[in-house]
Amino acid sequence: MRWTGDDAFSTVAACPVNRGFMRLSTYFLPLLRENPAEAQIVSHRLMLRAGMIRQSSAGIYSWLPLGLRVLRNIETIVRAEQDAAGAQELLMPTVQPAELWRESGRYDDYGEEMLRIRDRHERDMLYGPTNEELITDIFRQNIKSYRDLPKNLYHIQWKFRDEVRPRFGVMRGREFLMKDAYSFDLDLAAARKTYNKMFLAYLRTFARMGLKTVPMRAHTGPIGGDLSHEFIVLADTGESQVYCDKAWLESDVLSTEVDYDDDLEPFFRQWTSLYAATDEKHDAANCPVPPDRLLSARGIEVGQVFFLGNKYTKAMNVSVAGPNGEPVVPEMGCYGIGVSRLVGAIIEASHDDAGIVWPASVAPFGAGLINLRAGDAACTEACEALYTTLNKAGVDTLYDDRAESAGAKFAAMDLIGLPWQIVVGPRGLQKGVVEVKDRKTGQREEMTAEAALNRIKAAR
RNA sequence: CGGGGCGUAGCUCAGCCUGGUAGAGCGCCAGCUUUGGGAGCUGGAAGUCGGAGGUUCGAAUCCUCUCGCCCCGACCA
Repeated sequence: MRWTGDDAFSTVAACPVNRGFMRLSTYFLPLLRENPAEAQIVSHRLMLRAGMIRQSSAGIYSWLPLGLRVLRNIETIVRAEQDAAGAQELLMPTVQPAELWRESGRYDDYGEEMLRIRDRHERDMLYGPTNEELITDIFRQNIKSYRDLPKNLYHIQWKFRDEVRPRFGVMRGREFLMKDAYSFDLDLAAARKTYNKMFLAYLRTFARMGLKTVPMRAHTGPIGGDLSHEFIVLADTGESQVYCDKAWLESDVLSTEVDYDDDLEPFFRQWTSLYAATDEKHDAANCPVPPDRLLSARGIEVGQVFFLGNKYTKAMNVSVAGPNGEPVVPEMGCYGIGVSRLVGAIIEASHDDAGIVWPASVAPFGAGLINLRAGDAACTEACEALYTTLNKAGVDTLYDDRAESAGAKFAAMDLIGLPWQIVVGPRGLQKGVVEVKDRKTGQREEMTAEAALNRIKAAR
């Protein structure tokens, strides 16, 4: 499969949840004018103000329609890139039996972060914080031969980790949506190839969401294994301090022609050769990058890839028949993306004083249509016509048909951050024009309705 | 889990020190006037003051317990 970078958005448009359009007068979009007291960081404040989420209890949120659309768009990109990299989607349950975790030894090791549940038959269950045990169990029950390798399986499922101190809204919740993939390979060389594929998929995934992401060599932590990279989104308000070569800012993985079936080792080496280190690993005295090329930035971790080796396959007695009939213990890898965290991370990376600035690929709607004079026949007629045309053209449009004042509508539209705003008012209509505003640059331009449509279609 | 803070209307908050029976702005509802960057006027609805117990003639206010939430730190997709 060949990825050249621009086929991305058709997939997003095809996501069924995000088909269609909406009138703001009927949409469930509870906007807040003021900052809720409980929200300190900007993404949390904006998600609450823009009516994307509401808190249920500490670190647990309901996703309202606007927020859910973004979440689904992110999922769609993640899914497309996982599929392209050769991973196959399945869906495992949220509630798991304790016995599998006793087998791996993690039932006792995982500690207080694991939400333990007892069912009516007094069986020990748990709400899954991750799925290595469950996927390994599925694998060993169903894969018996080396001929069936490699396998790379993923799902996008809610996880629960009973964090001592949840914070930052969805960036550090207790319940969160995660894409987790698990690979099984026959030997180290094959596992390394899979690792590289996922490494590429991750860079592409985050790039498609408009994020500058830097992979950094990471500790493997309690998950275990030998090789690991974290993917850090650069955002001024990020929670951790990172240092990297300024060349990262010019890097563009989407314009790099890479085939997943190629030998990805040169690609991997290229993308890990540039300096990048988290605060605890960075040593200013011995930094290989000269000061003028060193970027000191803030970052948010949105994904991590691990080579696990045979830690789980060994502990859980997994083997397949090898070419000579002898048992072979598969090599595993696991690969996580914080899907719900990405919603917050994208906002941290892309907002201004007025509100969110969505990258087009994840925006809940492609455009917002503002009727400045909802009671005026000419305005309403023009808006209705444009609304229909936009939607027929495949531009998901949120139509603000409310009887609010102009300023209130502008502020609301800026807050929710749709990439394009089309403003229809009596003044412009007299001249036969509407106003098109680019949310990101703030540039406003008058043009005919038809030109506005073409402008927005062209920008996708 | 250590340290700190906060729970009063949908949101932001005042009132608590010094006890006397519930307030403001925004939002919401109705009407009128407005209408190109969070409009104006008039009228209206809305809170068991987080919960329980205690002190008192009387508790949002004082005391005890409890629940929840937030922030800093240690820890994490």
